[in-house]
Amino acid sequence: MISKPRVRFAPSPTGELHVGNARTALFNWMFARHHLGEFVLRIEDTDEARSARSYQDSLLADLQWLGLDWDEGPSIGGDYGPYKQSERLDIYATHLNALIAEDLVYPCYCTAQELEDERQALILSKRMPRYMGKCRNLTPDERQARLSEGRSPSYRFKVSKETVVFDDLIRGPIKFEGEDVGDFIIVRSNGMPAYNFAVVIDDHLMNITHVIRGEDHLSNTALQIMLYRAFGFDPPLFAHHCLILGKDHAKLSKRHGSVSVGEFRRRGFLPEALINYLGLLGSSFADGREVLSRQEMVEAFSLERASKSGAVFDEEKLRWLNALYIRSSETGSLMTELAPFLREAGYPPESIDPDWLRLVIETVKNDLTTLADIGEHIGIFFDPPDDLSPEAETVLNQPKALQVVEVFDQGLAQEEGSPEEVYIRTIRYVKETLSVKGKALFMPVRAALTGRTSGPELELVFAVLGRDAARRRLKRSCEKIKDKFYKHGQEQQ
RNA sequence: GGUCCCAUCGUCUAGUGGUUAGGACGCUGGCCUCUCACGCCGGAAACCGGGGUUCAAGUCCCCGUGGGACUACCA
Repeated sequence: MISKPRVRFAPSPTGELHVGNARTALFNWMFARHHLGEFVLRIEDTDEARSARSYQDSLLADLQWLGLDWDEGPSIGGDYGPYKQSERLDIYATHLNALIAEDLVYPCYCTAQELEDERQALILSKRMPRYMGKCRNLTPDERQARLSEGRSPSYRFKVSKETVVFDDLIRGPIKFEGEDVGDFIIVRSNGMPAYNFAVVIDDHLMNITHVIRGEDHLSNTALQIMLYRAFGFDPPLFAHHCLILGKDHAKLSKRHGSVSVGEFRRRGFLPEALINYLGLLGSSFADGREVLSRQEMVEAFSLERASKSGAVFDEEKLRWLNALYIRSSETGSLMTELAPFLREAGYPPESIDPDWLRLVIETVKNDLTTLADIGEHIGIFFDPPDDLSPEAETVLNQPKALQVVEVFDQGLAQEEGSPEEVYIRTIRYVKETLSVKGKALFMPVRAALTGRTSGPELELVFAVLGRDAARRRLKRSCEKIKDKFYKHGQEQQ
Protein backbone atom coordinates (compact mmCIF):
# COMPACT_ATOMS: atom_id res chain seq x y z
CA MET A 1 0.00 0.00 0.00
CA ILE A 2 1.12 3.51 -0.81
CA SER A 3 2.01 5.40 2.34
CA LYS A 4 -0.10 8.41 3.17
CA PRO A 5 -0.83 9.70 -0.32
CA ARG A 6 -2.13 13.22 -0.77
CA VAL A 7 -4.49 13.87 -3.64
CA ARG A 8 -6.53 16.88 -4.59
CA PHE A 9 -9.60 17.96 -6.44
CA ALA A 10 -9.14 21.37 -7.99
CA PRO A 11 -12.27 22.71 -9.64
CA SER A 12 -12.69 26.19 -11.00
CA PRO A 13 -15.81 27.99 -9.82
CA THR A 14 -17.13 28.83 -13.25
CA GLY A 15 -20.38 26.91 -13.10
CA GLU A 16 -22.22 24.19 -11.28
CA LEU A 17 -20.33 21.03 -10.43
CA HIS A 18 -20.30 18.93 -13.61
CA VAL A 19 -20.80 15.18 -13.22
CA GLY A 20 -17.48 14.64 -14.97
CA ASN A 21 -15.74 16.69 -12.33
CA ALA A 22 -17.77 15.05 -9.62
CA ARG A 23 -16.45 11.73 -10.85
CA THR A 24 -12.88 13.03 -10.77
CA ALA A 25 -13.51 14.18 -7.22
CA LEU A 26 -14.94 10.76 -6.40
CA PHE A 27 -11.90 8.94 -7.80
CA ASN A 28 -9.57 11.14 -5.79
CA TRP A 29 -11.69 10.77 -2.69
CA MET A 30 -11.90 6.98 -2.99
CA PHE A 31 -8.17 6.80 -3.60
CA ALA A 32 -7.44 8.91 -0.53
CA ARG A 33 -9.84 7.03 1.70
CA HIS A 34 -8.78 3.63 0.42
CA HIS A 35 -5.11 4.34 1.07
CA LEU A 36 -5.79 6.28 4.27
CA GLY A 37 -4.35 9.40 2.71
CA GLU A 38 -5.56 12.96 2.50
CA PHE A 39 -8.02 14.54 0.15
CA VAL A 40 -7.39 18.20 -0.52
CA LEU A 41 -9.82 20.63 -2.10
CA ARG A 42 -8.39 23.61 -3.94
CA ILE A 43 -10.30 26.31 -5.76
CA GLU A 44 -8.77 27.39 -9.04
CA ASP A 45 -10.26 30.82 -9.45
CA THR A 46 -7.63 32.63 -11.46
CA ASP A 47 -10.01 33.37 -14.29
CA GLU A 48 -11.54 36.51 -12.89
CA ALA A 49 -13.94 36.88 -15.78
CA ARG A 50 -15.59 33.50 -15.36
CA SER A 51 -15.24 32.74 -11.68
CA ALA A 52 -18.00 33.58 -9.25
CA ARG A 53 -18.31 33.28 -5.51
CA SER A 54 -21.77 31.76 -5.84
CA TYR A 55 -20.35 28.94 -7.91
CA GLN A 56 -17.71 28.26 -5.31
CA ASP A 57 -20.41 27.95 -2.69
CA SER A 58 -22.52 25.63 -4.80
CA LEU A 59 -19.43 23.55 -5.61
CA LEU A 60 -18.77 22.95 -1.94
CA ALA A 61 -22.44 22.29 -1.28
CA ASP A 62 -22.65 19.73 -4.09
CA LEU A 63 -19.53 17.95 -2.90
CA GLN A 64 -20.99 17.74 0.58
CA TRP A 65 -24.30 16.57 -0.78
CA LEU A 66 -22.47 13.76 -2.55
CA GLY A 67 -20.75 12.87 0.67
CA LEU A 68 -17.25 13.65 -0.59
CA ASP A 69 -15.66 15.23 2.44
CA TRP A 70 -12.26 16.89 2.20
CA ASP A 71 -9.50 16.96 4.77
CA GLU A 72 -8.06 20.30 3.78
CA GLY A 73 -9.48 23.16 1.83
CA PRO A 74 -11.93 26.02 1.88
CA SER A 75 -14.04 26.31 5.00
CA ILE A 76 -11.82 24.00 7.03
CA GLY A 77 -8.29 25.16 6.28
CA GLY A 78 -5.18 23.03 6.68
CA ASP A 79 -1.42 23.28 6.85
CA TYR A 80 -0.91 24.01 3.19
CA GLY A 81 -3.23 26.96 2.60
CA PRO A 82 -4.49 29.16 1.34
CA TYR A 83 -6.62 26.84 -0.76
CA LYS A 84 -7.88 29.42 -3.19
CA GLN A 85 -5.52 30.35 -5.97
CA SER A 86 -6.65 33.96 -5.91
CA GLU A 87 -5.17 34.15 -2.41
CA ARG A 88 -1.85 32.71 -3.49
CA LEU A 89 -0.83 35.39 -5.97
CA ASP A 90 2.30 36.38 -4.07
CA ILE A 91 3.46 32.76 -4.20
CA TYR A 92 3.14 32.67 -7.96
CA ALA A 93 4.97 36.02 -8.24
CA THR A 94 7.90 34.66 -6.27
CA HIS A 95 8.07 31.59 -8.46
CA LEU A 96 7.87 33.66 -11.61
CA ASN A 97 10.81 35.70 -10.43
CA ALA A 98 12.79 32.57 -9.77
CA LEU A 99 12.32 31.45 -13.35
CA ILE A 100 13.09 34.92 -14.70
CA ALA A 101 16.30 34.92 -12.70
CA GLU A 102 17.30 31.69 -14.38
CA ASP A 103 16.36 33.02 -17.79
CA LEU A 104 13.80 30.29 -18.28
CA VAL A 105 10.99 32.67 -19.13
CA TYR A 106 10.63 35.87 -21.07
CA PRO A 107 8.11 38.66 -21.36
CA CYS A 108 5.88 38.57 -24.42
CA TYR A 109 4.35 41.79 -25.66
CA CYS A 110 2.19 40.41 -28.43
CA THR A 111 -1.40 41.58 -28.44
CA ALA A 112 -4.32 39.24 -28.74
CA GLN A 113 -4.75 40.45 -32.30
CA GLU A 114 -1.15 39.78 -33.25
CA LEU A 115 -1.38 36.32 -31.81
CA GLU A 116 -4.59 35.65 -33.67
CA ASP A 117 -3.05 36.85 -36.94
CA GLU A 118 -0.10 34.55 -36.46
CA ARG A 119 -2.44 31.68 -35.77
CA GLN A 120 -4.50 32.28 -38.87
CA ALA A 121 -1.39 32.58 -41.01
CA LEU A 122 -0.10 29.25 -39.74
CA ILE A 123 -3.42 27.57 -40.29
CA LEU A 124 -3.60 29.00 -43.80
CA SER A 125 -0.19 27.61 -44.63
CA LYS A 126 -1.33 24.30 -43.16
CA ARG A 127 1.08 24.37 -40.30
CA MET A 128 0.43 23.69 -36.67
CA PRO A 129 -0.89 26.84 -35.02
CA ARG A 130 1.41 27.66 -32.16
CA TYR A 131 3.42 30.53 -30.83
CA MET A 132 6.56 30.90 -32.90
CA GLY A 133 8.62 32.78 -30.31
CA LYS A 134 8.45 36.27 -31.67
CA CYS A 135 9.30 37.90 -28.34
CA ARG A 136 11.77 35.27 -27.22
CA ASN A 137 14.89 37.10 -28.26
CA LEU A 138 13.91 40.71 -27.82
CA THR A 139 16.77 43.02 -26.78
CA PRO A 140 16.40 45.14 -23.65
CA ASP A 141 15.83 48.16 -25.86
CA GLU A 142 13.07 46.48 -27.79
CA ARG A 143 11.40 45.44 -24.59
CA GLN A 144 11.62 48.97 -23.28
CA ALA A 145 10.09 50.28 -26.47
CA ARG A 146 7.07 47.99 -26.19
CA LEU A 147 6.67 48.82 -22.55
CA SER A 148 6.54 52.51 -23.29
CA GLU A 149 3.85 51.83 -25.87
CA GLY A 150 1.79 50.90 -22.85
CA ARG A 151 1.85 47.18 -23.45
CA SER A 152 1.90 44.98 -20.39
CA PRO A 153 3.68 41.70 -20.93
CA SER A 154 2.61 38.16 -20.34
CA TYR A 155 5.35 35.70 -19.46
CA ARG A 156 6.19 32.72 -21.56
CA PHE A 157 8.14 29.64 -20.64
CA LYS A 158 11.07 28.84 -22.89
CA VAL A 159 10.30 25.36 -24.09
CA SER A 160 13.36 23.31 -24.88
CA LYS A 161 13.51 20.51 -27.40
CA GLU A 162 13.81 17.78 -24.84
CA THR A 163 11.59 14.74 -24.69
CA VAL A 164 9.11 14.38 -21.86
CA VAL A 165 8.20 10.89 -20.73
CA PHE A 166 6.10 9.90 -17.80
CA ASP A 167 4.42 6.79 -16.55
CA ASP A 168 0.71 7.23 -16.26
CA LEU A 169 -0.76 5.06 -13.52
CA ILE A 170 -3.70 4.18 -15.73
CA ARG A 171 -2.24 4.40 -19.23
CA GLY A 172 1.38 3.41 -18.88
CA PRO A 173 4.28 5.25 -20.49
CA ILE A 174 3.43 8.39 -22.44
CA LYS A 175 5.83 10.45 -24.49
CA PHE A 176 5.83 14.00 -25.82
CA GLU A 177 8.43 15.84 -27.89
CA GLY A 178 9.40 19.32 -26.73
CA GLU A 179 9.69 20.58 -30.26
CA ASP A 180 5.99 20.06 -30.81
CA VAL A 181 5.04 22.59 -28.21
CA GLY A 182 5.36 26.33 -28.45
CA ASP A 183 6.47 28.63 -25.66
CA PHE A 184 3.43 28.80 -23.47
CA ILE A 185 2.18 31.54 -21.22
CA ILE A 186 2.63 31.01 -17.50
CA VAL A 187 1.61 34.44 -16.31
CA ARG A 188 -0.95 36.49 -18.15
CA SER A 189 -0.62 40.14 -18.94
CA ASN A 190 -3.05 40.96 -16.17
CA GLY A 191 -0.66 39.37 -13.71
CA MET A 192 -2.73 36.27 -13.07
CA PRO A 193 -1.00 32.91 -13.28
CA ALA A 194 -2.00 30.58 -16.09
CA TYR A 195 -3.34 27.16 -15.24
CA ASN A 196 -0.28 25.06 -15.99
CA PHE A 197 1.92 27.35 -13.93
CA ALA A 198 -0.33 27.55 -10.89
CA VAL A 199 -1.09 23.83 -10.65
CA VAL A 200 2.54 22.88 -10.69
CA ILE A 201 3.41 25.30 -7.91
CA ASP A 202 0.38 24.42 -5.84
CA ASP A 203 0.64 20.68 -6.25
CA HIS A 204 4.27 20.83 -5.26
CA LEU A 205 3.79 23.16 -2.32
CA MET A 206 0.77 21.22 -1.12
CA ASN A 207 2.79 18.04 -1.25
CA ILE A 208 0.42 16.31 -3.63
CA THR A 209 1.67 12.79 -4.36
CA HIS A 210 -0.87 11.64 -6.97
CA VAL A 211 -2.60 13.77 -9.56
CA ILE A 212 -5.75 11.96 -10.62
CA ARG A 213 -7.70 13.82 -13.27
CA GLY A 214 -9.44 13.57 -16.62
CA GLU A 215 -7.85 12.48 -19.85
CA ASP A 216 -8.37 15.98 -21.19
CA HIS A 217 -5.34 16.99 -19.13
CA LEU A 218 -3.04 14.45 -20.69
CA SER A 219 -1.29 16.88 -22.98
CA ASN A 220 -1.07 19.51 -20.26
CA THR A 221 0.97 17.04 -18.29
CA ALA A 222 3.87 17.47 -20.68
CA LEU A 223 3.96 21.21 -20.10
CA GLN A 224 3.64 20.74 -16.39
CA ILE A 225 6.51 18.31 -16.26
CA MET A 226 8.66 20.85 -18.09
CA LEU A 227 7.82 23.30 -15.36
CA TYR A 228 8.59 20.77 -12.63
CA ARG A 229 11.98 20.33 -14.22
CA ALA A 230 12.55 24.06 -14.49
CA PHE A 231 11.81 24.50 -10.81
CA GLY A 232 13.78 21.44 -9.83
CA PHE A 233 10.69 19.89 -8.24
CA ASP A 234 9.95 16.19 -8.21
CA PRO A 235 6.75 15.66 -10.16
CA PRO A 236 3.93 13.71 -8.54
CA LEU A 237 2.54 10.51 -10.04
CA PHE A 238 -0.10 11.04 -12.67
CA ALA A 239 -3.25 9.08 -13.42
CA HIS A 240 -5.53 10.16 -16.23
CA HIS A 241 -8.92 8.54 -16.21
CA CYS A 242 -11.23 8.45 -19.20
CA LEU A 243 -13.88 11.06 -19.89
CA ILE A 244 -17.64 10.80 -19.58
CA LEU A 245 -19.24 10.89 -23.01
CA GLY A 246 -22.68 11.76 -24.28
CA LYS A 247 -24.78 9.51 -26.50
CA ASP A 248 -22.89 10.78 -29.54
CA HIS A 249 -19.62 9.73 -27.92
CA ALA A 250 -18.38 13.29 -27.58
CA LYS A 251 -17.34 14.71 -24.23
CA LEU A 252 -20.44 15.13 -22.08
CA SER A 253 -21.67 18.69 -22.27
CA LYS A 254 -24.76 20.76 -21.74
CA ARG A 255 -26.24 19.87 -25.08
CA HIS A 256 -26.50 16.25 -23.93
CA GLY A 257 -29.03 17.14 -21.25
CA SER A 258 -28.45 17.12 -17.53
CA VAL A 259 -24.77 17.39 -16.74
CA SER A 260 -24.49 19.04 -13.39
CA VAL A 261 -24.86 17.47 -10.00
CA GLY A 262 -27.35 20.18 -9.10
CA GLU A 263 -29.59 19.27 -12.00
CA PHE A 264 -29.72 15.65 -10.93
CA ARG A 265 -30.44 16.70 -7.38
CA ARG A 266 -33.28 18.92 -8.51
CA ARG A 267 -34.65 16.17 -10.69
CA GLY A 268 -34.99 13.90 -7.71
CA PHE A 269 -31.90 11.74 -7.74
CA LEU A 270 -30.41 10.54 -4.48
CA PRO A 271 -26.75 11.30 -3.78
CA GLU A 272 -26.14 7.63 -3.01
CA ALA A 273 -27.42 6.65 -6.43
CA LEU A 274 -25.45 9.29 -8.30
CA ILE A 275 -22.22 8.56 -6.52
CA ASN A 276 -22.68 4.81 -6.98
CA TYR A 277 -23.36 5.30 -10.67
CA LEU A 278 -20.38 7.58 -11.14
CA GLY A 279 -18.18 4.99 -9.50
CA LEU A 280 -19.34 2.46 -12.05
CA LEU A 281 -18.69 4.71 -15.04
CA GLY A 282 -15.37 3.95 -16.65
CA SER A 283 -14.41 1.67 -13.83
CA SER A 284 -15.49 -1.35 -11.90
CA PHE A 285 -15.22 -2.68 -8.40
CA ALA A 286 -13.45 -5.69 -7.04
CA ASP A 287 -15.75 -8.78 -7.29
CA GLY A 288 -18.00 -7.21 -9.92
CA ARG A 289 -20.44 -5.70 -7.49
CA GLU A 290 -22.49 -2.86 -8.87
CA VAL A 291 -24.53 -1.68 -5.94
CA LEU A 292 -22.25 -0.36 -3.23
CA SER A 293 -22.35 2.11 -0.41
CA ARG A 294 -19.66 4.78 -0.24
CA GLN A 295 -17.78 2.74 2.31
CA GLU A 296 -17.94 -0.39 0.18
CA MET A 297 -16.79 1.60 -2.81
CA VAL A 298 -13.80 2.85 -0.86
CA GLU A 299 -12.88 -0.67 0.15
CA ALA A 300 -13.30 -2.12 -3.33
CA PHE A 301 -11.65 0.78 -5.14
CA SER A 302 -8.52 0.41 -7.18
CA LEU A 303 -6.99 2.75 -9.73
CA GLU A 304 -5.97 -0.30 -11.70
CA ARG A 305 -9.60 -1.01 -12.44
CA ALA A 306 -10.08 2.35 -14.12
CA SER A 307 -10.68 1.86 -17.82
CA LYS A 308 -8.91 3.73 -20.53
CA SER A 309 -11.67 4.29 -23.03
CA GLY A 310 -14.40 6.87 -22.69
CA ALA A 311 -17.66 5.96 -20.96
CA VAL A 312 -21.06 6.96 -22.28
CA PHE A 313 -23.33 8.37 -19.61
CA ASP A 314 -26.39 6.13 -19.40
CA GLU A 315 -29.20 7.82 -17.54
CA GLU A 316 -31.30 4.67 -17.70
CA LYS A 317 -28.88 2.83 -15.50
CA LEU A 318 -28.71 5.78 -13.14
CA ARG A 319 -32.49 5.69 -12.91
CA TRP A 320 -32.40 2.01 -12.10
CA LEU A 321 -29.98 2.61 -9.26
CA ASN A 322 -31.98 5.57 -8.04
CA ALA A 323 -35.17 3.53 -7.83
CA LEU A 324 -33.21 0.87 -5.99
CA TYR A 325 -31.94 3.35 -3.43
CA ILE A 326 -35.35 4.93 -2.97
CA ARG A 327 -36.93 1.56 -2.35
CA SER A 328 -34.36 0.63 0.23
CA SER A 329 -34.35 4.02 1.91
CA GLU A 330 -35.65 4.19 5.43
CA THR A 331 -39.03 5.91 5.15
CA GLY A 332 -38.18 8.57 7.68
CA SER A 333 -35.17 9.86 5.80
CA LEU A 334 -37.05 9.50 2.55
CA MET A 335 -39.68 11.88 3.91
CA THR A 336 -37.00 14.48 4.48
CA GLU A 337 -35.60 14.07 0.97
CA LEU A 338 -39.08 14.14 -0.46
CA ALA A 339 -40.17 17.36 1.23
CA PRO A 340 -39.23 19.80 -1.55
CA PHE A 341 -40.76 17.53 -4.16
CA LEU A 342 -44.00 17.20 -2.23
CA ARG A 343 -44.16 20.95 -1.99
CA GLU A 344 -43.49 21.23 -5.70
CA ALA A 345 -46.29 18.79 -6.45
CA GLY A 346 -48.74 20.78 -4.37
CA TYR A 347 -48.73 18.64 -1.23
CA PRO A 348 -46.80 20.72 1.31
CA PRO A 349 -45.67 18.21 3.94
CA GLU A 350 -46.03 20.70 6.78
CA SER A 351 -49.77 20.73 6.26
CA ILE A 352 -50.11 16.95 6.27
CA ASP A 353 -50.34 14.72 9.31
CA PRO A 354 -46.83 13.21 9.51
CA ASP A 355 -47.97 9.78 10.63
CA TRP A 356 -50.40 9.53 7.80
CA LEU A 357 -47.85 10.92 5.31
CA ARG A 358 -45.40 8.30 6.44
CA LEU A 359 -48.00 5.64 5.67
CA VAL A 360 -48.59 7.12 2.24
CA ILE A 361 -44.91 7.24 1.40
CA GLU A 362 -44.43 3.74 2.71
CA THR A 363 -46.99 2.46 0.25
CA VAL A 364 -45.74 4.33 -2.82
CA LYS A 365 -42.00 4.27 -2.39
CA ASN A 366 -41.65 1.11 -4.41
CA ASP A 367 -43.09 2.91 -7.40
CA LEU A 368 -40.72 5.87 -7.48
CA THR A 369 -37.84 6.11 -9.90
CA THR A 370 -36.97 9.65 -8.88
CA LEU A 371 -38.19 11.72 -5.96
CA ALA A 372 -39.87 13.99 -8.48
CA ASP A 373 -42.26 11.16 -9.36
CA ILE A 374 -43.94 11.48 -5.99
CA GLY A 375 -46.69 13.76 -7.26
CA GLU A 376 -48.11 11.34 -9.76
CA HIS A 377 -48.23 8.48 -7.27
CA ILE A 378 -49.53 10.29 -4.27
CA GLY A 379 -52.52 11.90 -5.90
CA ILE A 380 -54.80 8.90 -5.35
CA PHE A 381 -54.63 9.48 -1.60
CA PHE A 382 -55.44 13.17 -1.69
CA ASP A 383 -57.72 13.86 -4.57
CA PRO A 384 -61.09 12.15 -4.69
CA PRO A 385 -61.38 10.22 -7.94
CA ASP A 386 -63.43 12.80 -9.76
CA ASP A 387 -61.33 12.24 -12.80
CA LEU A 388 -61.79 8.55 -13.44
CA SER A 389 -59.29 7.43 -15.99
CA PRO A 390 -60.75 6.03 -19.23
CA GLU A 391 -59.55 2.60 -18.17
CA ALA A 392 -61.25 2.96 -14.80
CA GLU A 393 -64.47 4.00 -16.48
CA THR A 394 -64.33 0.99 -18.71
CA VAL A 395 -63.86 -1.30 -15.72
CA LEU A 396 -66.77 0.24 -13.86
CA ASN A 397 -68.99 0.09 -16.88
CA GLN A 398 -68.75 -3.70 -17.04
CA PRO A 399 -71.78 -5.79 -16.03
CA LYS A 400 -71.91 -6.34 -12.30
CA ALA A 401 -69.06 -3.88 -11.66
CA LEU A 402 -71.20 -1.31 -9.95
CA GLN A 403 -72.91 -4.01 -7.99
CA VAL A 404 -69.55 -5.20 -6.71
CA VAL A 405 -68.74 -1.70 -5.58
CA GLU A 406 -72.07 -1.20 -3.89
CA VAL A 407 -72.00 -4.49 -2.05
CA PHE A 408 -68.44 -3.75 -1.00
CA ASP A 409 -69.59 -0.43 0.34
CA GLN A 410 -72.47 -2.02 2.23
CA GLY A 411 -70.17 -4.63 3.66
CA LEU A 412 -67.84 -1.94 4.87
CA ALA A 413 -70.60 -0.42 6.94
CA GLN A 414 -70.99 -3.59 8.94
CA GLU A 415 -67.41 -4.47 9.73
CA GLU A 416 -65.40 -3.53 12.78
CA GLY A 417 -61.69 -3.71 13.53
CA SER A 418 -58.44 -2.50 12.02
CA PRO A 419 -58.54 -1.25 8.42
CA GLU A 420 -56.74 -4.37 7.26
CA GLU A 421 -59.24 -6.65 8.94
CA VAL A 422 -62.17 -4.62 7.69
CA TYR A 423 -60.85 -4.77 4.18
CA ILE A 424 -60.15 -8.46 4.15
CA ARG A 425 -63.48 -9.40 5.66
CA THR A 426 -65.38 -7.13 3.33
CA ILE A 427 -63.66 -8.50 0.27
CA ARG A 428 -64.56 -11.98 1.44
CA TYR A 429 -68.13 -10.86 1.99
CA VAL A 430 -68.43 -9.53 -1.56
CA LYS A 431 -66.82 -12.61 -2.96
CA GLU A 432 -69.36 -14.88 -1.29
CA THR A 433 -72.37 -12.70 -1.78
CA LEU A 434 -71.89 -12.13 -5.48
CA SER A 435 -69.76 -15.13 -6.38
CA VAL A 436 -67.12 -13.00 -8.05
CA LYS A 437 -63.40 -13.35 -7.68
CA GLY A 438 -60.11 -12.22 -9.17
CA LYS A 439 -60.17 -9.34 -11.55
CA ALA A 440 -63.94 -9.04 -11.55
CA LEU A 441 -63.82 -8.54 -7.83
CA PHE A 442 -60.80 -6.36 -7.31
CA MET A 443 -60.73 -4.14 -10.34
CA PRO A 444 -64.10 -2.45 -9.79
CA VAL A 445 -63.12 -1.76 -6.19
CA ARG A 446 -59.77 -0.39 -7.25
CA ALA A 447 -61.23 1.73 -10.00
CA ALA A 448 -63.93 3.17 -7.76
CA LEU A 449 -61.53 3.74 -4.90
CA THR A 450 -58.66 5.34 -6.79
CA GLY A 451 -60.00 6.25 -10.19
CA ARG A 452 -57.16 4.27 -11.67
CA THR A 453 -56.59 0.72 -12.79
CA SER A 454 -53.08 0.47 -11.42
CA GLY A 455 -51.43 1.35 -8.17
CA PRO A 456 -50.25 -0.12 -4.89
CA GLU A 457 -51.89 -3.18 -3.39
CA LEU A 458 -55.53 -2.48 -2.64
CA GLU A 459 -55.20 -3.54 0.95
CA LEU A 460 -52.57 -0.89 1.48
CA VAL A 461 -54.52 1.76 -0.36
CA PHE A 462 -57.55 1.00 1.78
CA ALA A 463 -55.55 1.14 4.97
CA VAL A 464 -54.17 4.54 4.07
CA LEU A 465 -57.55 5.93 3.09
CA GLY A 466 -59.50 4.58 6.03
CA ARG A 467 -63.06 3.38 5.93
CA ASP A 468 -64.90 6.69 5.84
CA ALA A 469 -62.90 8.23 3.06
CA ALA A 470 -63.09 4.97 1.17
CA ARG A 471 -66.86 4.86 1.38
CA ARG A 472 -67.20 8.43 0.19
CA ARG A 473 -65.08 7.62 -2.79
CA LEU A 474 -66.97 4.48 -3.65
CA LYS A 475 -70.26 6.35 -3.68
CA ARG A 476 -68.90 9.20 -5.67
CA SER A 477 -67.43 6.97 -8.35
CA CYS A 478 -70.66 5.03 -8.65
CA GLU A 479 -72.59 8.23 -9.16
CA LYS A 480 -70.16 9.36 -11.78
CA ILE A 481 -70.55 6.20 -13.75
CA LYS A 482 -74.32 6.13 -13.49
CA ASP A 483 -74.39 9.71 -14.53
CA LYS A 484 -72.24 9.26 -17.51
CA PHE A 485 -73.32 5.90 -18.90
CA TYR A 486 -76.61 4.87 -17.42
CA LYS A 487 -78.68 8.04 -17.33
CA HIS A 488 -77.37 9.59 -20.51
CA GLY A 489 -77.66 6.29 -22.26
CA GLN A 490 -81.36 6.16 -21.52
CA GLU A 491 -82.01 9.70 -22.62
CA GLN A 492 -80.47 9.00 -25.93
CA GLN A 493 -82.65 6.01 -26.64
C1' G B 1 -3.85 19.68 -40.04
C1' G B 2 -0.39 18.44 -35.62
C1' U B 3 0.31 15.87 -30.88
C1' C B 4 -1.52 12.36 -27.55
C1' C B 5 -5.02 8.67 -26.00
C1' C B 6 -8.44 4.75 -26.91
C1' A B 7 -11.08 0.17 -29.31
C1' U B 8 -15.42 -6.80 -25.84
C1' C B 9 -23.17 -7.12 -26.54
C1' G B 10 -27.12 -0.70 -27.99
C1' U B 11 -24.77 1.16 -23.04
C1' C B 12 -21.45 0.30 -18.46
C1' U B 13 -18.10 -3.52 -17.79
C1' A B 14 -15.42 -8.80 -16.39
C1' G B 15 -11.63 -11.03 -18.90
C1' U B 16 -4.14 -10.21 -17.98
C1' G B 17 -2.43 -16.83 -23.89
C1' G B 18 -6.22 -22.32 -23.43
C1' U B 19 -13.54 -19.57 -21.15
C1' U B 20 -19.82 -22.68 -23.98
C1' A B 21 -16.47 -14.83 -23.86
C1' G B 22 -19.25 -13.69 -17.66
C1' G B 23 -22.24 -9.78 -15.11
C1' A B 24 -25.32 -5.20 -15.02
C1' C B 25 -28.76 -1.50 -17.42
C1' G B 26 -32.04 -1.49 -21.38
C1' C B 27 -34.96 -4.78 -24.68
C1' U B 28 -37.70 -9.35 -24.67
C1' G B 29 -40.56 -14.43 -23.27
C1' G B 30 -42.60 -16.65 -18.86
C1' C B 31 -43.85 -17.06 -13.58
C1' C B 32 -45.96 -14.41 -9.40
C1' U B 33 -50.40 -11.29 -9.16
C1' C B 34 -56.78 -7.58 -8.71
C1' U B 35 -53.40 -3.79 -11.70
C1' C B 36 -48.66 -1.31 -12.20
C1' A B 37 -44.26 -2.03 -10.08
C1' C B 38 -41.03 -5.33 -7.16
C1' G B 39 -39.15 -10.22 -7.23
C1' C B 40 -37.87 -14.92 -9.67
C1' C B 41 -36.71 -17.96 -14.15
C1' G B 42 -35.38 -17.79 -19.45
C1' G B 43 -33.93 -15.29 -24.39
C1' A B 44 -31.75 -12.18 -28.21
C1' A B 45 -27.28 -9.26 -28.21
C1' A B 46 -20.13 -8.20 -28.47
C1' C B 47 -14.17 -9.46 -29.04
C1' C B 48 -13.31 -3.05 -35.57
C1' G B 49 -10.18 -5.14 -39.94
C1' G B 50 -5.57 -7.28 -41.73
C1' G B 51 -0.99 -9.22 -40.82
C1' G B 52 2.38 -11.43 -37.52
C1' U B 53 4.36 -14.14 -32.56
C1' U B 54 2.66 -18.91 -30.44
C1' C B 55 0.91 -25.70 -30.18
C1' A B 56 -2.90 -21.99 -28.81
C1' A B 57 -4.78 -14.80 -29.24
C1' G B 58 -10.39 -11.03 -27.02
C1' U B 59 -5.73 -11.26 -24.42
C1' C B 60 1.23 -9.93 -27.01
C1' C B 61 3.50 -7.03 -31.53
C1' C B 62 2.87 -4.21 -36.21
C1' C B 63 -0.13 -1.80 -39.87
C1' G B 64 -4.70 -0.06 -41.16
C1' U B 65 -9.58 1.78 -39.86
C1' G B 66 -12.69 4.15 -36.50
C1' G B 67 -13.58 7.22 -32.24
C1' G B 68 -12.02 10.82 -28.64
C1' A B 69 -9.08 14.65 -26.19
C1' C B 70 -5.87 18.66 -26.61
C1' U B 71 -4.21 22.30 -29.93
C1' A B 72 -6.45 29.91 -25.60
C1' C B 73 -3.40 35.52 -21.94
C1' C B 74 -10.09 28.66 -19.74
C1' A B 75 -9.19 25.39 -16.28
